[in-house]
Amino acid sequence: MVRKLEILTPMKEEDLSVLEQLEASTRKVPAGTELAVQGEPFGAVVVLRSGWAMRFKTLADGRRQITNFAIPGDVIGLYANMLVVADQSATTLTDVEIAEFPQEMMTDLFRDHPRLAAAFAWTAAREEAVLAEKVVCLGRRSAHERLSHLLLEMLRRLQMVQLTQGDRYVFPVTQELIADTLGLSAVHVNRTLSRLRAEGMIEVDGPVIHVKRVSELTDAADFDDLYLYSQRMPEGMRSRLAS
Amino acid sequence: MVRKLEILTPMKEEDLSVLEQLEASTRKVPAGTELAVQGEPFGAVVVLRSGWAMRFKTLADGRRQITNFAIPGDVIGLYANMLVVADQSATTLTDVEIAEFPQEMMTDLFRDHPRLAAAFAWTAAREEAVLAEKVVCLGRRSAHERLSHLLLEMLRRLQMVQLTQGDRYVFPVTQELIADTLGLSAVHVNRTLSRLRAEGMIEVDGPVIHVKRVSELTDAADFDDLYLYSQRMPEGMRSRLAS
DNA sequence: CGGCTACTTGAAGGATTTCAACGTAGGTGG
DNA sequence: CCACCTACGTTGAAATCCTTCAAGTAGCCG
Repeated sequence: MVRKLEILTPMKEEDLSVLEQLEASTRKVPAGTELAVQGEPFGAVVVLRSGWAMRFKTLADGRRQITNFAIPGDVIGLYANMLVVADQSATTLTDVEIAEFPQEMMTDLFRDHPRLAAAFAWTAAREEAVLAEKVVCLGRRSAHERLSHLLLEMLRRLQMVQLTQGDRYVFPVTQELIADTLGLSAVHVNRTLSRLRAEGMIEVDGPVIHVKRVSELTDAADFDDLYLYSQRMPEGMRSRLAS
Repeated sequence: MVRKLEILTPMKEEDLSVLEQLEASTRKVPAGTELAVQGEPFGAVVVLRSGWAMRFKTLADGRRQITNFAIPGDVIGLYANMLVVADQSATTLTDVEIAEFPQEMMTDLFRDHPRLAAAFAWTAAREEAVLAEKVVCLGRRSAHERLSHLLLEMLRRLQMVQLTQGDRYVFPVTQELIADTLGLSAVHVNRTLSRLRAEGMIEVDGPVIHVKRVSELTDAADFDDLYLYSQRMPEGMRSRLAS
């Protein structure tokens, strides 16, 4: 996480040490643990150090919609923690290592460490952009496009944290979970995956996804990683923060 | 906007005067004006004083997905302005009055007015919650549920800024725009609206929506306004900010 | 009045869901 | 060590929701 933030904004010694402190105490948690429950107060802000988690909302009748997968380096509900009760649930998908800090620390951050607060705000902006892209996917893309888009998004995000080998990555997610991510049925996800395999776009070996034709798939999904913004802040903002 | 923020966090004289300054210079802009264009740098942060606007993303082949409607008091792309280029476009739907401030002012805010920065962060958290709810709508709700949900969401949001008369409000949006919001075709939106009318849930008179059976519609849509959070910050955070 | 835009309605087609059955692998207990 | 169980993946067939195409109406503005 520290690495990710450093690219964005100029940091001072002082900020870095605060960050280190935030991430100091990690603990291990098994797969299937609830990190947050929709409608209940938040415990703490969670930073994922290793492993996978997901955030989701459920409807009264049990339908479920996954809003995001969290991978190492992600903060789970960075800003959502400012709400009185959680608007979403979060569960670990694999065994994970997490670091936690109390939500009040966010407030202290605003008061005492404006550069860090701005860096977190930048992160929140990116989270919002990712959500907006999901809205577009679900609203206006076909099943084939949605699945292609998801596989490419995960590839890019995992590349950013060096968790890929070539265009291969471990995706520890069942087809039913993919269905709940893409707003489809598990059956249709299965068929669409088969089609992507038949088209030679991907290869699947257990939980390992190998994207064989990145550029063709990028075209097919109209995938544009602009929204993942690995970029910096605008210069004007950087320089003002530095002072 | 000032009223909305005041509920959230304790403000001091100093903060309020900054806010007033931000909103000082308003200007009028006609319907159909582009406030931001996807892929181009942002101009300024825009606060909507009166009228309606929308934010949307377009795909390469022209498909469009509206991500949100902006109503008076809303800030358009509060945090999106921290990105180098806009991830979404924004256009006015009616004649509007807007106040603008340069994006660098956001950075100054973090440095010099932590309470305001925290209040804005809270607003961003709420925006994120709204987006997440849209993901659920598009992924897991039927056309009938989506439309019901949208009509109720607009009712609640407009109530918050006193722009309703009873359960009636002006919704200056064509059926085609509703379609682009809900991920449906305009034809199907028309049929679904007819059905809601036939069921006695709503009455439509030109741009005026009258929700006749709020509670029935709320049930039918599984609408829960939790995510609109008219609530305050958690007490722990409030008190820390006050000091 | 003509032309535009928005709304409406019918009919056919398609994408996706649902239901159902079967195969496989991993884990558990007898 | 094998039988059983469960979770996940796969495939076929029928049903459904929604889209597309097409045509027609109504209101508004120059």
